Amino acid sequence: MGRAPCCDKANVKKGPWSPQEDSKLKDYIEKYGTGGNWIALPQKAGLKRCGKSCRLRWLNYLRPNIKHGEFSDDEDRIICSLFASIGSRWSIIAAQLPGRTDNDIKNYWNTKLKKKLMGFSPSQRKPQQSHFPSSFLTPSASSYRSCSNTTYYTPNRTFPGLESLSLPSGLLHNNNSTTIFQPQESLLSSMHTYHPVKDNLLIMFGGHEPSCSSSDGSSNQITYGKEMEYDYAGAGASAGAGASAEQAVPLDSYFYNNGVEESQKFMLGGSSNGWTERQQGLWGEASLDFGVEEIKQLVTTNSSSHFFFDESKTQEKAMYY
DNA sequence: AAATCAAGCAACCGCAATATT
DNA sequence: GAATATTGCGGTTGCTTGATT
Repeated sequence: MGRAPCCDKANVKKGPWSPQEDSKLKDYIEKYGTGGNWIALPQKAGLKRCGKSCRLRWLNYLRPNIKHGEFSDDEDRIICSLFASIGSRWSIIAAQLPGRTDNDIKNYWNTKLKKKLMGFSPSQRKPQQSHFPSSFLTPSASSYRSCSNTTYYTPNRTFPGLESLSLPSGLLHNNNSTTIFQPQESLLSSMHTYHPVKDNLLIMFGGHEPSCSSSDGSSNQITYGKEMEYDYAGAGASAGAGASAEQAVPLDSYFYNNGVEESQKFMLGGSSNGWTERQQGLWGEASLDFGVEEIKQLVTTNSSSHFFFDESKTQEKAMYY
């Protein structure tokens, strides 16, 4: 036996909301609240609508302090970095952008931001060559979980949409376009501008060995993978603040490396603060022309941090947390 | 001017998680 | 503990509008 319908489908109106319906719903909720029961609400409010439809209309359009219109550069950055680290968890991303709804962000990503990152303007009808693996842009669960491990993606070339990202001040560019990474306090505080995380900064440097295939096998990306679990303090299952149970969580990360030019890319990120079990992250890229030992020296200035090298895969892959 | 196409967005649908009985 | 109800989420659809042919 199937599941009972949430409402009488024959007697509910569908499609766009009229101003009258909007005002009925708004007036009712402002007077009486939702009563914790969306199913019963439409009848009480005199609306011929499904409760789910009322809820959606209220949350996405009618409730106070909803922000519509252009997304700011800062919002773009937050969306990009969160999408890179947690994927299409729109409600979580929306929680970091006051006034924005998950639906809004999802639409914005699908219609504009994704294309921006792919390297063509919204006015262009056809995309130029994508700099992203398709699985990054549409990260189906299988695309980054199929190996149940860390998955490193390798876009063809650069990261054009994020070029405008102001890289943390810990990234110093010299005249040879070489980026030297110094994980000092300035970087940590800078990272926190974008992420509500405080602990366990993660830095990843490039590796070269493919070991997992992409989910659809259609792109020319090389995917790297290594079984990995990541323990960190402060993670919790609940969304509330203050969750502190320590637990092992899968670390889903992405890794950028130009398969042709072998230039090295990096990811910066931190652990969650309890509302998600995934990592936060901020992406960038850089040519790193120094070795692992030098990187070790650079990053191990913080005694509370740990360093992890993927010895079995490549000497050029490292995690710092 | 009409037809076609594509972008943008609101809304719907189905499923999973959670709460209630 | 099981069954049922409700909520929340993410993917998808379909309508509207504007641009292009």
